[in-house]
Amino acid sequence: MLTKRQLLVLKEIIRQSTETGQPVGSKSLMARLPVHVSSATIRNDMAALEDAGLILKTHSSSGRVPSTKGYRFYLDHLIEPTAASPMDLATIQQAFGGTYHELDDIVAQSARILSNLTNYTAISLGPEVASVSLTGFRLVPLGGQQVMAILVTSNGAVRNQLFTLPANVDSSAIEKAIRIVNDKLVGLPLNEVAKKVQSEVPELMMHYMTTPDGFLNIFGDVLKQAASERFYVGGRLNLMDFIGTDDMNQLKSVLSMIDADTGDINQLLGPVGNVPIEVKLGDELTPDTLKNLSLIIANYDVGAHGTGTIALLGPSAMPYSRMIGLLDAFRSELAKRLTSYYKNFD
Amino acid sequence: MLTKRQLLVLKEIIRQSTETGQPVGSKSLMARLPVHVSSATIRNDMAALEDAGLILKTHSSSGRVPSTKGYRFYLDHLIEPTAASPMDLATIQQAFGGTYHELDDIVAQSARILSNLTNYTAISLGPEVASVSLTGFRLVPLGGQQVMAILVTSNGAVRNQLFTLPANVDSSAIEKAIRIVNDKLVGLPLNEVAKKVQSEVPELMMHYMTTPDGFLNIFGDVLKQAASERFYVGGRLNLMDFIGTDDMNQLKSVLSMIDADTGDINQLLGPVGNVPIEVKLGDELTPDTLKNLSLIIANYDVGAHGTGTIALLGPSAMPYSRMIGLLDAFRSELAKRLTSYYKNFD
DNA sequence: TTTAGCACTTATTAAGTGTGAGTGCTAACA
DNA sequence: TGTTAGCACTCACACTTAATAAGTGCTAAA
Repeated sequence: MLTKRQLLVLKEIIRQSTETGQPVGSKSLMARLPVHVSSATIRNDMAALEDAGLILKTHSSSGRVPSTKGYRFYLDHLIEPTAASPMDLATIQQAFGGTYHELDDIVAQSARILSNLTNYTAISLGPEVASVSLTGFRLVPLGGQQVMAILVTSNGAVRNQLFTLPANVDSSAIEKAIRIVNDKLVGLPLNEVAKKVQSEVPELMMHYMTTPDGFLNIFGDVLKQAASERFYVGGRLNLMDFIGTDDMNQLKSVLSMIDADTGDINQLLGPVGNVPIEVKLGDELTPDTLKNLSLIIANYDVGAHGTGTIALLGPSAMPYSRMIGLLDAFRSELAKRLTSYYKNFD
Repeated sequence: MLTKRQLLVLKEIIRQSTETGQPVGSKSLMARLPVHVSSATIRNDMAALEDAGLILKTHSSSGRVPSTKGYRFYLDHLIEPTAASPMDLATIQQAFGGTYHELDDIVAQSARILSNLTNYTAISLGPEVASVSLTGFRLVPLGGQQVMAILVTSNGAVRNQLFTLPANVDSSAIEKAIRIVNDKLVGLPLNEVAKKVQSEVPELMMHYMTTPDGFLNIFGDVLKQAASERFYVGGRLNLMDFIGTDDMNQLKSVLSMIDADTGDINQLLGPVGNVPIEVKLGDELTPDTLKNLSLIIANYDVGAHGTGTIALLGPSAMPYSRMIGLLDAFRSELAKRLTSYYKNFD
C-alpha cells in the first residue's frame, strides 16, 4: 500500500515531467513538494513507487519518468481537474461566433479552435443519432448529362455528388424514380433504406425503367457517403512538435492515418462511452503507432440530434488537469453552438 | 569557354549526385566517364567548372555538388530527356481507367498517380479557359430553411454550397431572383458576372424583393468559390523523405503552404508559360522556403476547355531527364482523359 | 595537354576523460 | 520505526584527441 506522501511524490513527478519533458530527480522534488523531507527520504518513496510500477528510470542512475501505469493511476485516482480559465472560455466563444451555413462547417471549425487552443491535434466527429434517417433526396439536372444528387439526413448532414447519366435514360423515368424514393424511403433509418434499395425498390422501379441499375448506383453511392461518418482534424502539423524529429516513421504513419479516410479513426475513438471524458494511453490506443501518445476523448450531447465526439491527441506527458478542464468546457460550448444551429430546422 | 570534356564532367556530376545525393569526387568520375583520362585531369576540369560557378564544394577538400547555376545550365543546354518507359505509360493509363463523375475527381486522381509514380509531391490544377463563363445556376430547397446553391461553369467545374435562408424570404421572390440570374447572367464570363452582380442586378431584383442582399450574398459566395482555382496535391508526405529530418521548420512551412488554400500555390506555379514543360529551381521559386527544392511545371491543353497545369515538387537533385520525359507523357495522357470526359457534355 | 606524385584539408568515427545529476545502501538518529 | 546524512557507484553528455579516408591543389615531368 502506498503512503500519502508517496502519492504526492507521484503527482509531483507527473507535474514536473509534463512541464519539462525531462526525468525528475529526488532533489528537484524536494524543493517543490508541500511536505519537507530530505532527498534521501524521497528516494525511498521513489523506490516504492518504482516497485509498484508507477514510475521508471530511463537508465540506471537517472531520474524518474511516469510509466503508462503511473499515468493511468494518476488519471483514475489522483487528478484534480482545473476548470477552464475565463480567458480560454472567451476565446472559444469568440471563435464560434459568426454564422455557419452547414453542420460540417461547425464541426470543422471546432477542430481548428481546439487545436489552436492547445497546440495539440484535435479530431472532431459530428453528432450522430443512434439511427440516422433519410429526410430528403433531390436530383438536380445541370445540363449535358450531368446531374447532382443531394441527400439530407436527420442529423442535419447534407451529402452531394455529381454524376454523369448514361445517354439512354429518359427524364420522365427519372422523375418516377425520384418519386419512389421520396414515397418509400424518406423517413426511414439509413440502414433500412440500404436494405430496401437492395430488395423491394428495384422491383418497383422495373415498372418504369428497363434498367434501374444506373439510377440505383447513383443513389447507393450518395447513401454510402451519408452513412460514413466524416471527421475533421485540426492542428495536424502540431504532431511534428510533440512526436519530434527522432521517430520520423511514427510521424509519417500517424499523419497518413489522420489524412486517410479509412475506418482507423472510428476504431481509434472507439464506441461512444458512457463517461463524458475519457483518456486513452499507451496500449489502450489501438494502432500500435500511437504507443507513446495520449488521447483525450470527450463526448457531447445535442439532445435529439445525437451525440458527437471531440478528441485531443498529444504526448503522454500532457498537462491533464488543465486539458480535461478545457475539454469539458469545450464540449459544452460546442453542444450549445450546435443546438442553436439546429434551431433553424426544427 | 568550356571544353566538351568539361561538359561531360558536369553531366556526370549531376547524374551521380542525383543517384547518391553525395558530393562526387574525381576518382569516381574517372571510373564512369566515357573518355578515359586520369583523375588529375578531371580535377583540372572540375576547377574550371567551379570557376564558372557550375559546381560547388561542401568543404575545402570535398567532392563537388552541382550549384543551382549548374542545374540551370544543365537543363538549358545539356539535358537529353528520356522517353517514358512503356511500363510507366501502362501504369498511368491503368490508373486513369475507370469512370469519373466529376471533373475534380480526375484532377485529384492525376496528382495521386503522379506522386505514386515518382515518390515526389505532385500538384494538379484543372483546366482553365481564358474566360470561364457561367453556364448554369440552381437553388435547391432541402427542407427547413436550408437551400443548396449550385453553380456550373464552362470548364466543367461544379461548385455548390449550403445555405440557411433568413426566415423572412418568400419563395416566389426567390424564384424570380433565380430567373433573373438565368436570364441576365448565364452565358457571361465570370468576371462580367461579378461586375453585374454589383451594378445592375440589385436594381432589377428590387422589383421583386425588398432586400435582395441575402440572395446576392449567397450567389456571390458560390461565385467566388467557382472563380477561385482549386488545386489538388498528391504525396504530401513524400516531402518528409526528400526534405529530410534536419530542417524541420522548412518541412513544416512547406506542408502548411500546401495545405492552406491561399493564393501561394498560384503564385508558385506562376503564369501559364508558353513552354510545355518548365523547371524552376533555387531563387526562381517564390517562397524562400523552397530554396533547395525544384519544381517541374507541365502545362497541358484540352482544346476549347482550356489549359491546365500539373507540377512536381522534389529535391534539386532530381533525375531530371527521366522526370521530364515522364511528365511529358503524363500531361498528354491527362489531356486525353479529360478530352474524353468532356465528350459527355458537348 | 596530360599525368604521377605529394602535401594538405576536412568530415567522420572511435576511444578516452571529466563532470554532473542521480541513485542505492548503510549507519546513525529521533 | 521512520528519517536523515554520507558515500560509493552508475550513466549520459560534452569534450578532447587521434586515426582514417576521401578528396583537393599544385608542381614537375612526360
